[in-house]
Amino acid sequence: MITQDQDTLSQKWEVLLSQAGYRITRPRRAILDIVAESSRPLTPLEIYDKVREDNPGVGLVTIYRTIEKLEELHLVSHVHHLGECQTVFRCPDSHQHLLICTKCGSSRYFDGLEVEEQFNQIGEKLGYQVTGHWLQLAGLCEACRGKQQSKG
Amino acid sequence: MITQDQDTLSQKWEVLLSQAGYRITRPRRAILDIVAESSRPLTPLEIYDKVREDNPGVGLVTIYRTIEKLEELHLVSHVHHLGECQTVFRCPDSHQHLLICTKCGSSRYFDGLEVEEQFNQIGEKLGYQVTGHWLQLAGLCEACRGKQQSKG
DNA sequence: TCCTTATTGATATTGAATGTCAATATCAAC
DNA sequence: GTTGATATTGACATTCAATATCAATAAGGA
Ligand SMILES: [Mn+2]
Ligand SMILES: [Mn+2]
Ligand SMILES: [Zn+2]
Ligand SMILES: [Zn+2]
Repeated sequence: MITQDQDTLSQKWEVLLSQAGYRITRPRRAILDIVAESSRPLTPLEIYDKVREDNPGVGLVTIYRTIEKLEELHLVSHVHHLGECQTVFRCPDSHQHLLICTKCGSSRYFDGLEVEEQFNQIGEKLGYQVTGHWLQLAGLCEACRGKQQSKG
Repeated sequence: MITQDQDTLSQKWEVLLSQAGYRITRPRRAILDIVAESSRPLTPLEIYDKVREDNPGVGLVTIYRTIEKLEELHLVSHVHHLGECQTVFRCPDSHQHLLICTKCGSSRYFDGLEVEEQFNQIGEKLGYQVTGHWLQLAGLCEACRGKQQSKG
């Protein structure tokens, strides 16, 4: 019963970084933890602030460099949301799309196969050969909907 | 036959700016012309360079300020495409979505009603109340497809 | 034409993102 | 456990788009 294979997402990421030839350091580990466990997209500065709560020495460059590597390994991707164009959020294994709460930012993925089917046809009508798409939904999560109601 | 009511988009925009209490100046007119006639989203710097071809004195700030007003009147909106997050493109009258050529940037709008119908359902499945969406297609326009073929 | 005031562009400033580099830490090899 | 090549770090400097300031100018209603 000592086997405690929690298999956290950040633990998986550590392995993958390692396998890719990157070293696991204290600052890097702190960044992984925060990004992997976040339920919403974070800006580099948000990550920076959160990391420094427990690791005051870490520099902002380290945040950018770690994000770079996570992106390279397709573990996180950039998300455009509201004013922010540089937020980063964990990737799903396959190609999926985000549904983001406009109030708290908490995000979920969905595949959206039902709508993707129609993208080629839409393109054809306009004389374009569709090669990619960008779909993102915004809304209110259950938690935020609850809070809103209790104010009415 | 002297009536030459061309009713250019930029002319319409001038009227609307005027009606909104803004003044029509030479720099501003030059910006309107370029933005209104562009078949693809432009960055502030691209607009700046194009404007200065004929109006060397115009400053970059003026570009930003004019974009600000066009945006306020819902005549243009920001487009995120490739690395660029600040490009601006003319708006359609109603809510529509962009289909952008990945090679030359030329863009078309489509309504996408057939897919929008399904967004609420997608949200419900995940416990979200969908209030907005962001859909953008990328592909190759006819012209760019032609060029590509001739290389094969 | 006059006059209020919106607009302009030169100038300065901000701040996120990136480049540089000596000191340091990692981790594979021993 | 020790060693050593080198990946990583953070302080520091730099870049550059975006924003702020402000006196001079120009728009356009009266
Ligand atoms: Mn998709
Ligand atoms: Mn829509
Ligand atoms: Zn929420
Ligand atoms: Zn094209």
